[in-house]
Amino acid sequence: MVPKTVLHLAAENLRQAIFNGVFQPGERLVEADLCSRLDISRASLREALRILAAEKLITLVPNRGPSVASISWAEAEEIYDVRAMLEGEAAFRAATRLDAGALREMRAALVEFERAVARRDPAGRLGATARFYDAMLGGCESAVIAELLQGLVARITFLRARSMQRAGRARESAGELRRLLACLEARDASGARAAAIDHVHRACAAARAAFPGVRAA
Amino acid sequence: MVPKTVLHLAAENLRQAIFNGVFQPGERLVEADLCSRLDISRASLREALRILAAEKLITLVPNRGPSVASISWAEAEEIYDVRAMLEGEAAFRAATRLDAGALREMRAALVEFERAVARRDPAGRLGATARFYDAMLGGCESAVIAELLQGLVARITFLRARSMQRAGRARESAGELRRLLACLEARDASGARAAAIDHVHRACAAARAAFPGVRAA
DNA sequence: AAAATATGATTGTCAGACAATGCTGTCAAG
DNA sequence: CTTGACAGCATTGTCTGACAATCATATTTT
Repeated sequence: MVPKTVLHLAAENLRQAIFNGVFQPGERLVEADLCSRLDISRASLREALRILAAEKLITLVPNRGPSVASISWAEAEEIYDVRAMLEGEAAFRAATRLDAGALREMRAALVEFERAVARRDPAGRLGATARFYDAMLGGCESAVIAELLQGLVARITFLRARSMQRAGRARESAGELRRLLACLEARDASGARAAAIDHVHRACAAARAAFPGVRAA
Repeated sequence: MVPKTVLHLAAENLRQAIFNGVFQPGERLVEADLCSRLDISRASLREALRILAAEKLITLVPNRGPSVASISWAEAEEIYDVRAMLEGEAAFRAATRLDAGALREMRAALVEFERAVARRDPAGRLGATARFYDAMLGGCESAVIAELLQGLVARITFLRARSMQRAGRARESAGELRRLLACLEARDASGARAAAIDHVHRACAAARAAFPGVRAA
């Protein structure tokens, strides 16, 4: 399922390293370093870097080389806004298209999420959320929406992780997803859209509170 | 303004070649060929290809190499749908944010567009449209929306060119843009959103009619 | 005719090289 | 003491050439 070429593996490694904070936002990367760390040639590395640059996880400036992307709150907020719009639309479409299997999958993912919340397991939460959304996006029958959302969410991964650590946010989040799922199961498209948008807005608020150096709006 | 590195130039060349139909959709590209045509090394070429792949202008399958992306009508329609949503939002935001200079620029672009229509100048039409939208997106103060739209529009460039050739479509299009601009000048955000969405929907319909092998809906 | 195999084309990956550009710190001039 | 020119190092941009892995096609075998 994942391409097995060296450069894709390298890209995946770097991606995880960035998500896990091995490299700080804004930090400059040096090709030679990465090459020896990943044990690949510069040619392959540079291709991997192009992939990450396309995902906006790194910035690639000619003659200055790669650096880890850093995001301003303004930009993060824009992403949340667009995400709300797209995710709302996805929910709307999914409400009338999801089959029983997909709904079951979503419910299972939600249960898993709640377990992870109770267990205070950050990785588990992220995984369960991904499962939940994958099922919904798979059923919304718009590869374009799914693709754009995936790209946007990747760019705020670390914000999500951080904001989830706020007391009570994870539990709130579970409730919001539960409501969204209820609308989907009831085939209430408009309700699903509203629930999805509401969830993103609340996630955005939580992220704002956790963002370094931003006061309330 | 455009990066002057060899690989960016190559990417731009290939982009134009694809837009201009030098390569047919689905056609397989051969690295060695492209290298000699562009007179660059394989390493640089492959980086350029990664850029185009990120823009979805080509498909890059491991061990099978690059081929020009081909789009199904279903996918094109998804793109038009999302484009309508985003462009509507952009118009909504722009209505309350555009300054006088930007509005003037848009009006100038519209005049240019109408001249190009009268002159039956396809390249002129595309250029003027780009100018029009650049001004609007610049004023909507959402780099994310602008960025996503740019990506989506690039993927349907050849559809736009083709559908514009339908008798009367270009003139209609001018009228729709004129209405959109009128709303923006009147600071009517909701009207602007509606006008923008309507314009995209009509463009979509025109594209459908021009799409090879698709009947009416 | 179908399956198996051999052959050639193409991609994936590497190593090493060198010029162009960017960065840093020294030194001289104001 | 600050500023600016300059030298030297670090890093990137790009190329060449190579070889193994994989794919595609033609040929042979069953």
